[in-house]
Amino acid sequence: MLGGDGESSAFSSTKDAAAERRKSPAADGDDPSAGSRYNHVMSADRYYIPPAASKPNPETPNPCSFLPYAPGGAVYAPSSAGRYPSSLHLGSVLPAAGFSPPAAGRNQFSPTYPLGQSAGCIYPPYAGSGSALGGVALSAAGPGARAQVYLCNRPLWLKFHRHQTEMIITKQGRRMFPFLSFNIAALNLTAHYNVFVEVVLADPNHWRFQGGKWVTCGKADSSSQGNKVYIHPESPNTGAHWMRQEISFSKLKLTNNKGTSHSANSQMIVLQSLHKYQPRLHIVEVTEDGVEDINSDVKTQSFTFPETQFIAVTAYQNTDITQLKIDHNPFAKGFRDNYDSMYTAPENDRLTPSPTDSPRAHQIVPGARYSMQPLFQDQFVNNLPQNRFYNSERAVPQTNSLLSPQTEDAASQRWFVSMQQGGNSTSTSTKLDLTPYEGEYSSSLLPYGIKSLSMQTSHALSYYPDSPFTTMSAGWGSRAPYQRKVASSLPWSPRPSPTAGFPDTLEKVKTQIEEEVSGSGMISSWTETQESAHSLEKAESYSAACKRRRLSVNGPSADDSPADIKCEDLASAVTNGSSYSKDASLSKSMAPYYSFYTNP
DNA sequence: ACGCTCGCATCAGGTGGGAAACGG
DNA sequence: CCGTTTCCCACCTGATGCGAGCGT
Repeated sequence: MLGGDGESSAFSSTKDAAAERRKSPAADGDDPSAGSRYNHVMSADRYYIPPAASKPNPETPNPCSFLPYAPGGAVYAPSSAGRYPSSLHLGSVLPAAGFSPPAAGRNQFSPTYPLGQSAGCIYPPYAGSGSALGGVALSAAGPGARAQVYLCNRPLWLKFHRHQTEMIITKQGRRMFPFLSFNIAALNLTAHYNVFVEVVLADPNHWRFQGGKWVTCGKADSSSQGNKVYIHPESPNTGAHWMRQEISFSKLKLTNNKGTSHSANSQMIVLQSLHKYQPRLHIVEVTEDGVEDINSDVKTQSFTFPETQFIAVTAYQNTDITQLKIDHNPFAKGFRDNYDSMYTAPENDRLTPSPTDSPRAHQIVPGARYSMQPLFQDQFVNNLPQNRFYNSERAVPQTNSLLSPQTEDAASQRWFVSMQQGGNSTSTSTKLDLTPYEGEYSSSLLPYGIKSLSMQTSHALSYYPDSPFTTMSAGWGSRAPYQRKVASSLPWSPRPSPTAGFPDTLEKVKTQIEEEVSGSGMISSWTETQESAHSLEKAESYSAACKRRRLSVNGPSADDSPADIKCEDLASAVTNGSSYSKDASLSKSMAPYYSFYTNP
């Protein structure tokens, strides 16, 4: 099984979902023509230019603001802005021009470097990415099309980003790890969208790893050619579909083989080694047939998450990155030096809490049947003892939020709490008041989570945690046919997006965070709240499941504990049931996992 | 008999390491 | 010569198929 084929086929296994899906050439990852509409050669000199981190926006007193990436200094305007409106955080300074009609536009990017940028401010370009608010982006697109996108596995991305993420590129293509995974909200339920990722040069420099750090080394090769776009295999599809579950790009492959640029493999994005790239998510409203509406120039929305920036390499340069990859990528498990011991170490030897101590253990892992699989964990949660690599010998910030809440991950935690506590909403949309459910959160969420977990198999049957329900199903021993059966036997009908509450809650959170920012102190009720649902039975069953699967009973590390609520979990948690509390559960669950910034 | 669960084996494919090859 | 790229390797995961066992 390769690439999008698996995703799409798995998705199609759910009848209703399959019926909903609109087949298009671009949707088939194995189709040589797939994505041809976007499979153009993009000019290499289209740079995503990050805002200068060295010049914090005076209106953002600290990273925990809604404008963590607010342009405070010289920025490169994405030269592609003409086609793809600039990302949220650039939108305030860059005209979010609409896009030109379909076929004409995508390969017509301005070949200009809008602004110069010194090397010094490029690396690390996103000091502010540690903000807890960086995981959510609102579109800079035109009016009436303000989708919101949440970077699901942001904690993991941040881990890599601290060391300057590197991505291996090979001739045959190498998957990204971490991969891009988003949750989308505020789309039109019935409208159709193409969702795709574009990878653009992040700066005009050639990079070299020297003296233990990345330094610029001349100009980037701007003559790069090849496919820079990967269309999600489920494109086109309805807004309801895209909002229903996490949108994962785990099948996306990176290559340095220019020969693939126009070949059959649309799953490949052609990059150049030792260049820095910035993935961007694009959501394009299309007709039911997957054709862009040429009469509209405001139907493309673009989102950029600076923490997903990376340098393409043919061999890892930074051993910290290598170790992070080995630690978190299940396929690299064989390279973990003390693989056996780390999974059999006594509980007392661990610094990280047991799974039952983590929020997700209560919400997503009610018992052994819902034990998390390696993939499920690794992409989003470090399941390794944190003292293995992040000890004092390394100049890496200890990110164990339970131990050091003043971290970016912990900041997400605060965001969660903010949502939990609600706030003054300035939105006129349906208001989602979470407060009344605060006390019932841990207890009310479980039933929904349990039900939905077995049901939410329509989309996520592919490989990586874009298929958490697959892996989780496997955890309790069921077979794929059974999973499908379970899924199909359960009610499935178009429903309002589980994330429909985002717009409103975002406003709430914004207000809340602003208050918190002006105030002080970290709120740590997240963990406490979750621990209130602690169950010995769950712990034991989970432990047994972990042993059977050679999983670390340790489970999610505290490092990510405030953020170890996975998108699918969140989506699934509201897939079933229709009570008010489900939305509350979602919103609350989302918060620790995503962080947030907004368009001014 | 049928449906389901479970365990096992097989296979395809992903992973980083390391040595060799390549190229400026 | 040195940095970069390519290739092969061992190890791993996940999907799948098959048969045995169990309950209805």
